Amino acid sequence: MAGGSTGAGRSVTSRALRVLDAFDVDHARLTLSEIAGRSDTPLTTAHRLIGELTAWGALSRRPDGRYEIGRKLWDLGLLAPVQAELRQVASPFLLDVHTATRDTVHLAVRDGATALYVDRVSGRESVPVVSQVGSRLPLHAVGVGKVLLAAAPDDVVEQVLRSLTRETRHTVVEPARLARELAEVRRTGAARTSEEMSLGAASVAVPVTVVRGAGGRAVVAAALGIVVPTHRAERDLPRLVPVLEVAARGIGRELARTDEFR
Amino acid sequence: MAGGSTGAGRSVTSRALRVLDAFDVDHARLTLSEIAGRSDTPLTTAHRLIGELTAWGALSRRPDGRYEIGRKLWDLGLLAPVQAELRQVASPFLLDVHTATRDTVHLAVRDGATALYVDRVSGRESVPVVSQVGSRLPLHAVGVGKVLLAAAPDDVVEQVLRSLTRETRHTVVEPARLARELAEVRRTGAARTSEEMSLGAASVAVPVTVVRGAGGRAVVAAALGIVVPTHRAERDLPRLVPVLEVAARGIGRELARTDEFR
DNA sequence: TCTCGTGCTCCCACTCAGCGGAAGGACCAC
DNA sequence: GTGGTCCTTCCGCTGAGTGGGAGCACGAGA
Repeated sequence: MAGGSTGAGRSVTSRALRVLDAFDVDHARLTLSEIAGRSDTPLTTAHRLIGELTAWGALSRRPDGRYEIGRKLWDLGLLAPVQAELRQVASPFLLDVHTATRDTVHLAVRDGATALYVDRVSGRESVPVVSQVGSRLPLHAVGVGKVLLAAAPDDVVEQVLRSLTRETRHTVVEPARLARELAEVRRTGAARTSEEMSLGAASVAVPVTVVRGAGGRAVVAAALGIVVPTHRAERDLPRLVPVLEVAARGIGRELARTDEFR
Repeated sequence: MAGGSTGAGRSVTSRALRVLDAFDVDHARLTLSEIAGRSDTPLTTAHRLIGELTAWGALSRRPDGRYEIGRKLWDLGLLAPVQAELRQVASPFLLDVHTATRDTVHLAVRDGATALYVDRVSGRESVPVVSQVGSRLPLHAVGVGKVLLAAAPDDVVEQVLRSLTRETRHTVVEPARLARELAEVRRTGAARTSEEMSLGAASVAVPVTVVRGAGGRAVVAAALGIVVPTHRAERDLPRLVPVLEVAARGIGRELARTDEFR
């Protein structure tokens, strides 16, 4: 190959994939040059790769000339496991909680050191909620995150404790204090937050526990949480815990039944 | 290259993509050899490509050695346009309809000659519903499909009329009769089906109409439908139409406001 | 324990697919 | 008209991709 100035990935496939990497939540629509720039690919090469990706349906071209993720990738994405299994099982329960409370309900799993939101039912009241399906938020700043962190392996906990980012002025950034909170979560089986990720929002969350086989170990497979505006937190959060627990148990039981589940 | 027996796609990228094509709803988990077989790729080549796809996160390997679609593709898929815009706007309205009726609510768009289900809220009662988010069903056999077909360009209508598949014994397969039904849909603004896709299920659907600009043409952007068990059809379907219409109008108005929309 | 079968991984020399600079075109703004 | 941005096409060089084959890991049956 000529030159070789393009540092990182040498294989064709990795380049094609790097092109896809140019897309994210804040960059869902890109021009050819933007893609080339963001993926650090020579313009011509990007052009050719994009041509192939578009022909296949991974990307599609809008009337205005920009590219966006195509339907084929959407189709494929829906086959991904976390969500296929878990979401399908959990969906009716999320709806139940939503119908009973009319608040924003979340289902999240731990993905490394972040909470990955796999499903969400949005509430009536306008609570400043940052999370969307597919978004990742820091474990220490959200309700579902604390639940997931409390159940995570020690090395993950340590890693998170070592790098607590401040999201708002209420975020818990002292390792010792968070460690105490986690112990409390393990004891009570529920986590609370108040304006730690976004001002004006408070939350509770509980673990979704799955017991595999007879007398098997209980594994925290996900976390179920609910978000309410701060002014209703004191009154509502305590009475919401039992609602979440019922739903979480339902989901856990259903998951245990699905032999497809890991 | 040696041989050249592999007929179709010659480029590396197209091969990598063909590997991904091996996955679909009925084949969400595949072994290396299965992928190689289904994508008509030599085992060794498939192995290498899969290795790269896995390293990037397009695929992931399960403990049992099988491969499945990875989280990265799920992330990317969520950026696809159909759903990003439309779903986000429509979601609260679907929930409203669901809360009011507790039935299965669907949102679909036309994708070529099929109805593509972009969102769905499942109901309480066990209705035999085939559709899932991401699935495609024939336009002539489902409620949302008839609505979308009634608004489709003539060439699409003709194409569909020419190839009416029989899904159940109640499916409308006579072109003339379907044409009459479509005229009726255009006149009344709603479509009904009864056991035409799956026995035991009936449905109504209405169009989601968007008016672009002042005095612009009205465009059918999607269809909103509801499914109930047959035994409740006579009683419930008529009174559900107004509910759907309210929601559909709300979605349409919201879409018109979003300047991002096409 | 020794087959045999199945499915996966590693190796390596040949060669063709990918590469990307350069040039040309389309479109817009000033 | 002139300068600018962005996209598309062209083409000769070369190293990345290819895939048969060998070898390994595991499990079932004798």
